[in-house]
Amino acid sequence: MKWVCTSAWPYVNAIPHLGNMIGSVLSSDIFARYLRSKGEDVVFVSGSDMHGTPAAVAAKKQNITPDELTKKNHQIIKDLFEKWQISYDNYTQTHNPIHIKFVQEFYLEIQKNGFIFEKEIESFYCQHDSFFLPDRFIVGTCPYCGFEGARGDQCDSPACGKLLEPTELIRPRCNICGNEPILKKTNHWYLDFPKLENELEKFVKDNEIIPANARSACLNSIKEGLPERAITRDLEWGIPAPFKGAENKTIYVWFEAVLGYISAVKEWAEKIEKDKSKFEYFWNDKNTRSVYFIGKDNIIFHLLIFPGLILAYNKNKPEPERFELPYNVSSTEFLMYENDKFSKSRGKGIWIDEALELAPLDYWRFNLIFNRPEKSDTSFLWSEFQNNINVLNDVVGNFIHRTFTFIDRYFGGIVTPMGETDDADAIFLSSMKNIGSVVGDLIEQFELKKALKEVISIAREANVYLTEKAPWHLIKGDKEKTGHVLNICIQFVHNLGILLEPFIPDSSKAIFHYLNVNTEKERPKWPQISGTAIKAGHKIKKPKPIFQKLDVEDLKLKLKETRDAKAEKPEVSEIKKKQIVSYDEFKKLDIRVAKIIDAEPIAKTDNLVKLKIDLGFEQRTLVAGLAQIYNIEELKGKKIVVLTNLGSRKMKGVLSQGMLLAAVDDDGNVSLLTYDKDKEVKLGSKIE
RNA sequence: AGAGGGGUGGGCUAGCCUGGUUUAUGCUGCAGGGCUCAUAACCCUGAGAUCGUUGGUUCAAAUCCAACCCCCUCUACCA
Repeated sequence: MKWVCTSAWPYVNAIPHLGNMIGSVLSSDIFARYLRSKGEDVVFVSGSDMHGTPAAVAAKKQNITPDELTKKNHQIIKDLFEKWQISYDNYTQTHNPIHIKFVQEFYLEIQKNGFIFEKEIESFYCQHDSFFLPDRFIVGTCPYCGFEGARGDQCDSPACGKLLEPTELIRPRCNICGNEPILKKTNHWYLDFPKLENELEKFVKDNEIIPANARSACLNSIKEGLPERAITRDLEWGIPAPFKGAENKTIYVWFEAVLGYISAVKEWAEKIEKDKSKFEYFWNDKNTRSVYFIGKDNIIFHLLIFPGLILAYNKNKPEPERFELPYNVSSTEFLMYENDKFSKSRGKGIWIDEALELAPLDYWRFNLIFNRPEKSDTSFLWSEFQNNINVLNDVVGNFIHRTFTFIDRYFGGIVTPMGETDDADAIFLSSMKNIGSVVGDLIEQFELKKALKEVISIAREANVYLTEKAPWHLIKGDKEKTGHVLNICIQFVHNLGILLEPFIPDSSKAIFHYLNVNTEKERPKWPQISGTAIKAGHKIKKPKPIFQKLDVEDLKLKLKETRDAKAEKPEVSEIKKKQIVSYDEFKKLDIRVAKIIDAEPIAKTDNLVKLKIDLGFEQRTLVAGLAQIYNIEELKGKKIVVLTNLGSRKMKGVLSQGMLLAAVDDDGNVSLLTYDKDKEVKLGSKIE
């Protein structure tokens, strides 16, 4: 079986966020990696959607060409996907010659087949910007509620929210320059969807594996009647429409980006594989299954419009020239952020560039899949993130580490033979033997979340097995038996390396590294999931833990700091100004020399010390975080510098009447401030 | 308004299509115990849910039907 695996095309104007990632890109990556591991023939493509009004407008604002802007942004997204270890065979973009030519030829074919017609319409045109305005780029006063910022398609007032036609607006204005647009006649080319209704209905009904919710949405849509849809736009930034008389028009992005699924494979075959026949090999073969990973908002486009275009193209074509219809779509619900919508402007959400700064990639990949919105909208919750990663660490990571450590300690890192198996061994070994097909079947049913949970659950089984066998006792009496148990455990670790690869590839690599299996030469693959892959006599490497526990409070803080830093960057000089204090302000601080006369650690804390200090004129109690830096005896008798007029504060039940001053660097090194010992001064001397 | 999805122990979640072997699954958290090899980890036991509300169908409903309440999403020349 051959597979064309694809993910929805991200719009080039924005960095994708975690929700975009799990819905399409990451899910498809897991699927593609799994198929490759299984030994299937697969090509995995996607790309940036470069065209459309927002990119053109953004470019205009920055005073560069749309071409320059989108190329730059495309490169940023492409690099990020590489960092996310998305294993595209070709991540391209829609403004490349192969795609453009392909789209133009494709539409001429459809026209030849009688699915394109021309129609005159009236729409708003801005004379100042020389621009036909899409609905969203027209603002005006809502005729229903009087709200002034209503857009051409909908009134934005939360109280109203009514759907509008641009012509309904009172005093319409161009959203780019603010001038009043005029109505202008223009011709557009339409796709004759009603003509395709029957065939599309048949396609959806015959395809038994598309998800029930997607199917009902499509059939419903067909029942309501598919509208004729304009496929051209009066925009400069796009693919020139190839129709006669359509000079200066471009193809509407929705109607060309989806064709990228086909053209990206063409480009891959020609440019990367240097073998043109690979294109037909995938796209013109009945044995090819094409799968599409998308968010739920994209269902209609992938299950009606894209197949509709293919059907229109295939008409009157001989069998070998026809393109295959989609095999399945996997659509996810939406990912929310702490029960809120992702929103860049409100700072709600996490974007894939900042995620990489906060935690290892695999933690994000793991958490996103573990939490994949398969049934209903799901929230990214920080608390769940911590929870899930700790499960990964404790259940999977710790088992691996224990196994490695035992073998390293008891047997000098050498795997010893498996002996006679008893019942407990047999049960665990048989689970191990089945796990490959259990997890694989789930992935093939697009149940990625369940598949991953299945891996975790067999790791729990492994922990039970290890507890029952207790090699740390066994080693005292029966070394051979201990080796036997550890042999079984190491087989499981090897299996984990294979099972986890599609989900968290970096960690899989780490497992094989410590296992001392050279993945460069030949990566162990899905069919090798068994109970015998590691032979007796094999030597493993000195182990180190593969995962760490996660403290999300730190991450949240770090995220906030990086965002603040980014936001404040242009105003650095202002910050410096702010930090200047006047002498009068400094004088308000009462800083004095004092002597520590007694010190004792505070119970149930790691670092806090209770200090009794002498200021010469009075004695006070201070609390300071010093226990891990200085030892208690060392502190006694030291002369220190204290801020005495800081409001007192209770810490762990002890009242601290002041603050001891110390130097702290970025690495957490701490040094008490003291004064020049050669010049002795009285206790209580003021520092000025 | 129309269309689509959802409301299950403190938090998250499975089951719903194809009604009954489920005393409603699992994780986390909580309580108790065990182990002490490992990253305070691992293992065992326990408490905790009128499955949004109200009706209906049925011998039997979280699961099917109806009405209602609440939450989310989409509504096409926006990407």
